[in-house]
Amino acid sequence: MKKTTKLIPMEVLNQVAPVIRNTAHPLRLRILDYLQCAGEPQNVNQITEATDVAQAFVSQQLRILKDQGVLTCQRHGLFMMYEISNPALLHLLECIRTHGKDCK
Amino acid sequence: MKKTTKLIPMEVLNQVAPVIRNTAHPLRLRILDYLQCAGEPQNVNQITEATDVAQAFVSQQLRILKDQGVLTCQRHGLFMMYEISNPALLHLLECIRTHGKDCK
DNA sequence: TCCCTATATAGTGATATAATTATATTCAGG
DNA sequence: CCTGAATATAATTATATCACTATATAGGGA
Repeated sequence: MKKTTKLIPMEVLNQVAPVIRNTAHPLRLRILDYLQCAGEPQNVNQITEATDVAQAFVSQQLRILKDQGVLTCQRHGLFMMYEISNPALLHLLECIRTHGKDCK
Repeated sequence: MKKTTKLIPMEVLNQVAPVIRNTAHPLRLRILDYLQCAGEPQNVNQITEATDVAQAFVSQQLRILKDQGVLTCQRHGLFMMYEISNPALLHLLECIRTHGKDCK
């Protein structure tokens, strides 16, 4: 291997790996996919309908994604609107869409 | 959201999420990055040198990646040569490289 | 203020993952 | 067949995550 090639520093890997790991969960990926498709902020009820699990469970996942910096939210009256704040994670959806298609 | 938009089926998410989750580990990402940069199969000793942890630990990670279908290996005499068998996972590296750059 | 709707948190037991150490296996050459 | 180099497995302890249920908070309108 060429000595000039630069690997991603371990420091960066240590920092970003947990974000990916925490996002790579079926329900959280569904939420991400839904928000990307929607193209605009969605409230919790809309997001809950896009999955088929209990609202409390969805709220838990939303919080995890918010804690990881993947989503942000903003209150509009009664409604809490969520949107994607770190598009880098959309690479995960791309990964899933191509998974199994290339080379397998 | 448009009704015509198709979300990734839960079945697919359930299947692929664990693969991503298992790959999104600092050392395993380093291995993936190294193998991509190398461009050709590498043996365990080479891979171990690209990290700075014990060989036994590297072997464990290689096995996990192999179990997930991310890598394959082939014996050449004394050496076990590993290579990437599912390039879809390289999206994770892309995700890391762009993480923090866009929108944060 | 009281109530209803929308959303968030707490608590729980089962299960899984992490990193490490010690040890085992496999193969080629002499 | 014995040895040493290369690689793999086992066993272990600490810690984290999963999915679920029950309950709590927060805001708007009557």
